[in-house]
Amino acid sequence: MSDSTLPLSSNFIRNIIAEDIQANKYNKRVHTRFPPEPNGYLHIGHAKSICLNFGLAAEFGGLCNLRFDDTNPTKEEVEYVESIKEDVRWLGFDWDDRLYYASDYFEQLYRYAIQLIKTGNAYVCDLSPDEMRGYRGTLTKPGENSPYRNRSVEENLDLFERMRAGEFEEGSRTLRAKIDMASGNLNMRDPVIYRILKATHHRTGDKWCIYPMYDFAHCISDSIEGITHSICTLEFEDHRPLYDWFLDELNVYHPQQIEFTRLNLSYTVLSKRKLIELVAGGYVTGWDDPRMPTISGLRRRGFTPESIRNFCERIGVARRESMVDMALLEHCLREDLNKHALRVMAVLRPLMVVIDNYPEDQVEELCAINNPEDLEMGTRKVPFSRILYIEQDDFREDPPKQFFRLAPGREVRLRYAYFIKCIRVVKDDRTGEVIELHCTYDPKTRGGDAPDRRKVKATLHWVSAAHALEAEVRLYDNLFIKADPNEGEEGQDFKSYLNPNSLGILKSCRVEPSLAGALPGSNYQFERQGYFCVDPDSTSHKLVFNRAVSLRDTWAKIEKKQIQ
RNA sequence: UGGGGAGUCGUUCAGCGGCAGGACAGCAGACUCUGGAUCUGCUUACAGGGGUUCGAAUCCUCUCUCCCCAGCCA
Repeated sequence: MSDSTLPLSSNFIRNIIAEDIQANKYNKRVHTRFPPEPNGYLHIGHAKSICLNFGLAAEFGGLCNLRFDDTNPTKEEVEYVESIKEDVRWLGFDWDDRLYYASDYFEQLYRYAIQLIKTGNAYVCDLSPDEMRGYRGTLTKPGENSPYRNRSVEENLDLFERMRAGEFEEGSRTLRAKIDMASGNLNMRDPVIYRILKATHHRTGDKWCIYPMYDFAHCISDSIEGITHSICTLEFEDHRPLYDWFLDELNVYHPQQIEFTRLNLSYTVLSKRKLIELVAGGYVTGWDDPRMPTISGLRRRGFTPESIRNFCERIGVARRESMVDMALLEHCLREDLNKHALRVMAVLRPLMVVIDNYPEDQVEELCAINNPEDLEMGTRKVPFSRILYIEQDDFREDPPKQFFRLAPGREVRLRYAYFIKCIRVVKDDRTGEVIELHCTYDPKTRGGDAPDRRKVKATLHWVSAAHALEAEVRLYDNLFIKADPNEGEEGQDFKSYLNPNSLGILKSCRVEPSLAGALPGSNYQFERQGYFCVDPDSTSHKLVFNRAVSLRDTWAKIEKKQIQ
């Protein structure tokens, strides 16, 4: 991983690890893990965790495991396992041979449960879910002991074994830790550690009908794998005493849990439940819809792993709740693509331009620079001819103040080509719409430089009508119109803040011929417009591009101010 | 109202007893064959009150505000 350009800023987890190494804790070892539940696709919030865990391990010469927290067969699927592996790899991280599943430890977990029973620290409880809720008490009222709390070790052992054997109905019994029903921390009020679930597990099939709960499985999995720093999000803070309790009672190797705040990004949602809702409800086309904050969505949109890694480093790691500005993510993408993306010319909303004094059958091949930020990326030829397309936005019949582009009688430069001057405007008789421009060109400005050193105030992109390729371009905007869609007014669901204009499709764009055969996933800068990525829907007959992010647009800003 | 956390520029992250700093955003300017990029400059913050100290964002104390927890989810 070489995000070498970005200086690492200090954060509290980095500091803890550095101190632990100083103090020779864990023998100077650093071993982290990324523990997703395979019940959905990964999103940018997970990327933060991935970068943290894999990044910290790499930084301190340690290791990071990929471990699936697959203890709930009713929600988990192989499809998710596969997508998660793909996404982590795509982000640029490698778990080598350390791919684990909590389900790998089911037998061992079961034996640890028996150990807890034997030491009097766990019991089989016959309370129904409703009853258990009653006994649990409330936030301010202590709970009451379950009537089954004092069963003998022998009875517990027998019952637990029969739970495993499938003798009891789903939901009829649980194995519970015997801790403290009066604890102020609800997680310590005799939490369930095993429940009966007669469901087929995506890896263990029907071998089990009892499954361990997160709190029990997670700390032990960490322990088994020799994890040193078990990094998770803030909502698990209340679970830490339980994490510690299990490992202490079991008297096994004990990693430390460290919590940090989850990522919130403006104008989107980052909760699996809500993302599933968007997919299932058809509000987006799928998990990889380019508007989704999922890794697969961002990838399809045109984000690069490098830009996401940089973003994750820049947002830092802290314990306070925050909402990161989407503009920062976009900035990180622009920063990366500015250095690496090939420049091409593409006209999104074509306006025909006829160069009246240009020879009818002539075609010239003009030289264009592939990336002014990196001359080693070379040059290419772009065909120029008498009939061209320019952007509709680049012409105004009645130009407002500070509008530098083409207007009647005005001269501008066509990028890498010639200076042209607009001499006539052709309009649709009925609608008054400008449908065609007639211009003259100055042959002496070939390549874009005027020998007499005269200046023009604008340089426009263009394509040759006869040579251009047709393309579809999909323009994206924020998925939500509200910075924090979760923070709804009275009874408003987050979906009521969906942006109706989050997708705009342009079907008759014209792009320069060098784009023929462009491969899905490749990024380009359409000069003066933004960064675009070839969509998987693209075919050799019809190119399809997604706009990942626009270029900063100073004119748009000026114009907006003028309107106000 | 039980338990656990958190409050530093508009946003975000640093600073851990000695001049409050970076990034993003914003504003202004320079430069430019992308109104891009780049460069320069500017504006703006320690939740509040007491205390300790030569000196407090930092230590103590009280208050206020916000977040999480009552799944046989993770």
